[in-house]
Amino acid sequence: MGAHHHNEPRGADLSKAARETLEKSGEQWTNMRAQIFEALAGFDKPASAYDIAEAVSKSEGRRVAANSVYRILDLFVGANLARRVESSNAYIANAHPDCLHDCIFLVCDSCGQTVHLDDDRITKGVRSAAEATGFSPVRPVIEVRGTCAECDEKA
Amino acid sequence: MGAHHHNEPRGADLSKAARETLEKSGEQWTNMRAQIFEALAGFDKPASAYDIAEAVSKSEGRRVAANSVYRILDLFVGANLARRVESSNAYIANAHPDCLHDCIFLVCDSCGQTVHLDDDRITKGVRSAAEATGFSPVRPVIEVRGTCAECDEKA
DNA sequence: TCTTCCGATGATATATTGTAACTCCCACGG
DNA sequence: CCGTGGGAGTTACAATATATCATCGGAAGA
Repeated sequence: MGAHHHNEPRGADLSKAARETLEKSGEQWTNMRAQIFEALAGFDKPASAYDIAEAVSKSEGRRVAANSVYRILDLFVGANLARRVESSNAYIANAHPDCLHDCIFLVCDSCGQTVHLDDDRITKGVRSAAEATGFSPVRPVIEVRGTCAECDEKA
Repeated sequence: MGAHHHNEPRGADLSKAARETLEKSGEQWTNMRAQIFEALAGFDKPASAYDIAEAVSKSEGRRVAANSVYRILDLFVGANLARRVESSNAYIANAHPDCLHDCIFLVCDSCGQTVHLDDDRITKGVRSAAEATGFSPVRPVIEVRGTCAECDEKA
C-alpha cells in the first residue's frame, strides 16, 4: 500500500494548524508570519518568494521585501508548514504539517497546478536505493513534470 | 531487478559518443558545442552554466557569454547528452547518451559530489503512481540530498 | 557566381531567484 | 532602567535564467 489519507484543513483551519505546529516547535506565530502563511496558502499553485512578497505588499499596503519572505519561508520549510518545489523554485503550503512525509509532487508544465502525493512505498524505495550505495539520504526530492488530466483533455 | 550496468566512456571516448548521438539527432557538432561538452565533462561534480562559461572562457582565451552556454546546454539536455540537476541548478554530462533512462541523482550536501543511479523499478513506480492520478508524466525528477559515504566517515 | 536563407553564435540588456550584512525596534528579565 | 535577543527592515549584491537583436558563415538554388 503506502497510500495514505489525510483530512486536509482549509483556510482558517489550515492557518490554525500551522500556528499550532509552529508554536509547538518553540517559534512564535507573529503577524508577519501569519500574513505570509495566508498568502502562501491563498495561491492555488506553487508561489515564488517574490509572488508572496508582492501579495503581502498589496494586502498590507506597504512594501514587504523578498528577503523577509525568504527568511520566513525557510522557517516554514524547516517546521514542515511548507514545502519547496525544487523544479519550480517555488513554495507550497503543507496541508498537514503535523505529519512528516517524503512527498511527491506532480507539476503540470502547462497550467502550473501542482498536486502532492504521499506514497511511502515509493519514497522508502528511493531512500533504500540511496542507502544501498553508502549514501545517507536526508531529503528525497521526487517531482514529476508532465501534464495534468485537465490540460491533457484540452490538448 | 531494475539495476543496470553500463560501460561508461571517459574523456575522448565520451566526446565521441556524444558527438555521434548529437549528429544522429540531426544537429551539428560545432566547435563551440565540443568545447562546452569538454568543459562539462571535465567537472567532477555538477556545473552551473556560469561555471562552464568561465571554464570555456579560460581555455579559449576569450569571453564566452552564459547565454550561449545555456542555449547549448538546453540542446544537450534535449539530446540526452547532459542532465540537469534541479535541486542544484546545475548540469552533469551523461556518460551513456544513447541509452534513455529516468535517472536518480544522489547529491552530497557536504562535498557536492553527485552520483547517478539507474533503477528502473523505482522510476517506473514513480511514473505509474503519477499516471494513477490521471497525470501524464513526462520527466520524473528524482534526486536525493544527503551525505556521501566519504563525507559521512569524516563526520 | 551571386544571392538568399538559415542555423549558430555574439552582444547586450534585463528578469528572476537567492544571500549577506547590518540596523532598528520591541518585549522581556534582571 | 538597562541589557539581551529575536524578529523584521534596508540595502547591497551574487547567482541563475531569458529576451532581443545583430552578425557571421555555410548550404542551396537561381
